Amino acid sequence: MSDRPTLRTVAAEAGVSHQTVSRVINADPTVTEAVRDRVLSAMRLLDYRPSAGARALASGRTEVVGLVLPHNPGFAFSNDHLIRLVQGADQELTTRGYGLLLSTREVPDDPSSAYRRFVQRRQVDGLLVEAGAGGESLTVLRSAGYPTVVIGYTAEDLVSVHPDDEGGAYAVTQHLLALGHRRIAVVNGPRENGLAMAARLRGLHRAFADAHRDVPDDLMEHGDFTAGSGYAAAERLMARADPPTAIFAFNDGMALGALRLLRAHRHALPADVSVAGFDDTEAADLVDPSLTSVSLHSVDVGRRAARILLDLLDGRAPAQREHVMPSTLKVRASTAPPGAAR
Amino acid sequence: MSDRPTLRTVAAEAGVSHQTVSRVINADPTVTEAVRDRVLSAMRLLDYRPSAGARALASGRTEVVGLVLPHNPGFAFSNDHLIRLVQGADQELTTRGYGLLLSTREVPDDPSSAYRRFVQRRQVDGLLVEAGAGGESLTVLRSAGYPTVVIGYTAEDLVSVHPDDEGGAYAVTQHLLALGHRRIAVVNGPRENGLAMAARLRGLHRAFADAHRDVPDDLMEHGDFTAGSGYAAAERLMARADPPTAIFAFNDGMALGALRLLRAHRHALPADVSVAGFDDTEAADLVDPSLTSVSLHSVDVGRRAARILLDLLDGRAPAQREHVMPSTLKVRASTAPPGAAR
DNA sequence: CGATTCTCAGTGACCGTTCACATGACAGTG
DNA sequence: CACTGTCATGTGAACGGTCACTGAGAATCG
Repeated sequence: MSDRPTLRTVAAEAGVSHQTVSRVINADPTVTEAVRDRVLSAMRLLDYRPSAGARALASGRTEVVGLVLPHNPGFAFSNDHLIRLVQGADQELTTRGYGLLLSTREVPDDPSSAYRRFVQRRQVDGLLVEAGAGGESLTVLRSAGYPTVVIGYTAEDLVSVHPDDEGGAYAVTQHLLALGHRRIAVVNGPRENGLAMAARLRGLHRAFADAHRDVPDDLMEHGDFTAGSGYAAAERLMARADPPTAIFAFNDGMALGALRLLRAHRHALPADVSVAGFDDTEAADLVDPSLTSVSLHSVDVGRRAARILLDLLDGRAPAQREHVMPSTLKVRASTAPPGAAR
Repeated sequence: MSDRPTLRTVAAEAGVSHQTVSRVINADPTVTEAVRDRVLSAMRLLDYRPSAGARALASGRTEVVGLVLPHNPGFAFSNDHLIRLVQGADQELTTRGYGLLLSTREVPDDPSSAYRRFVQRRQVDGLLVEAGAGGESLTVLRSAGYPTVVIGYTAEDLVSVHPDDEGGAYAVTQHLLALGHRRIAVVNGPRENGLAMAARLRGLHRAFADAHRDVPDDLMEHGDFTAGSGYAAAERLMARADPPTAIFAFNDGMALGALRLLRAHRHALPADVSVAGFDDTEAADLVDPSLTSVSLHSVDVGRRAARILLDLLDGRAPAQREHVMPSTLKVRASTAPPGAAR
């Protein structure tokens, strides 16, 4: 078993002190070029690789950030928004030399939860926590005292980043109103996602108010973000005495479910009923009719959250506590004036 | 700045030696119950949390596994199969108390690549490497000498896990042949994914051979797994003098693109042209007509790979070098006998 | 030209665990 | 009752970096 070389092995090989080798590794500018070269070639010769553990122990920093998705894995990895968040965080962290330690699951006492991983051991420098489902995980993790950035909405006194849900919903509603729709139904998300969904409802109400119209008060259903729940919600909506002419689902999955119900019931789309979604997933552009949706630019949100956290770790406090990232309405084929010929 | 308590702080509080505290943490059965209780309450009192860094340094194990997706992030996080792989690995690792350190990107010299992260520092105990795009990353990572499990196909002498691509393609082809199709076109993946795509072609050829039919030799196009490339490939195929009656795309994205082209050209689906995909993504079930596809059970593949790696880390060598996980044909509405009334 | 500063490299302690081994108490044995 | 073995716990040295100082020689300055 050939033991891995250490700082001191390299130092001996290069004829310098171990501290000098450390300096070379950390790109200390005070090291002479000649010495640096000598050390570098010694490192190469011995195939030296620093031990992250030792570095973490000595410096107190692991250069790893934890990303907590407090959802069950099946949901977390199916949700386009969450995945994009991971993507954005990954991109930012990787380019800044940090690692990304992933953690799904909610239950704090589950021995395999984020709690055990991040709080009970000290393995990360900071935490990125998705706050979608609310839940207690945030408070639990907070107690660990890590520098934390929340992705989503939080009542706690933490730095947070979230997309402009209100503005997105405003844009959709305004778009539908402008097309001439009045009976606009909402397929809301699950009640646990309170703050984000509330923001969207605010946007919707504001758009109605700005258009001097009343929000139809009987046209709201709840789903759980799955296509199946969107199908069921649409079914209930279309069964009403006075059915909606437009369905605004609070995510694309449910919107696609609604689309499927409408097709199954032989409605002409979008002539009979317009449908709009939220999240602008890839599927939105692939279905027929393609789905009008709100892009949350989730990758950017994830990236921004990571950037703020890294700044925090570097001691730079963010300018504001709450960061709102712009969202964009993508108008596609699933929305049209009510009764429009196809 | 209140310093975090260490093993010795806890030991002092509980009136035992630091080693005893360590034993309690590691659930050493030789510790008396009375002592254990005393230590545990001291830990609780002081809000003690072990330092992962110190532990890693002393024990040589980090309890973290690296997962390398050698693709650019935009692709990696859009590909359903890859995401499911991550999900499966995450599930298995988390339940076994391991962490999952993610790494995308290909280029080995990119300072922010897997190379820097895993090879240059020693931050993980083992590696899970997706081999889809082939490329040199595998050889580079191999040089690091980590216990490694490859997800996908590899020519190297490494333990690997992959879905039954050949069987899946065989099932699709057999299905199409049984429906009466003869002119079956293939939308192949990018040439970099050589080994996986070759396996699928083998399955296709075997199905034709078993049915005593010849593979139409003019009906193959290449795409890059995006819907756009599937659209383009279908366009080229349908422009032929003798167009296919069925299109078998080697992933769902391209199949959905093909579907879109066919709809745009006002073909009746699936009466005029049948379409089948690969991967059984969520979208396959959401489009109209719903897409016949092959489920690779990617979550299981990821989970299995993780399990094998953990066994490897525990010193248990796997029984075989190559593990093939079953795949399943999901017949949906996009395939029908040629010329069938809708 | 001596004193002072600056630059570059070296020294030794320390971070918080685990590991290998030592020790002490106590029970069982001849 | 001394002797050995076993079990529970203690002791001190790694592990491989970083940090705070120290020191030697060159450069700067009055």
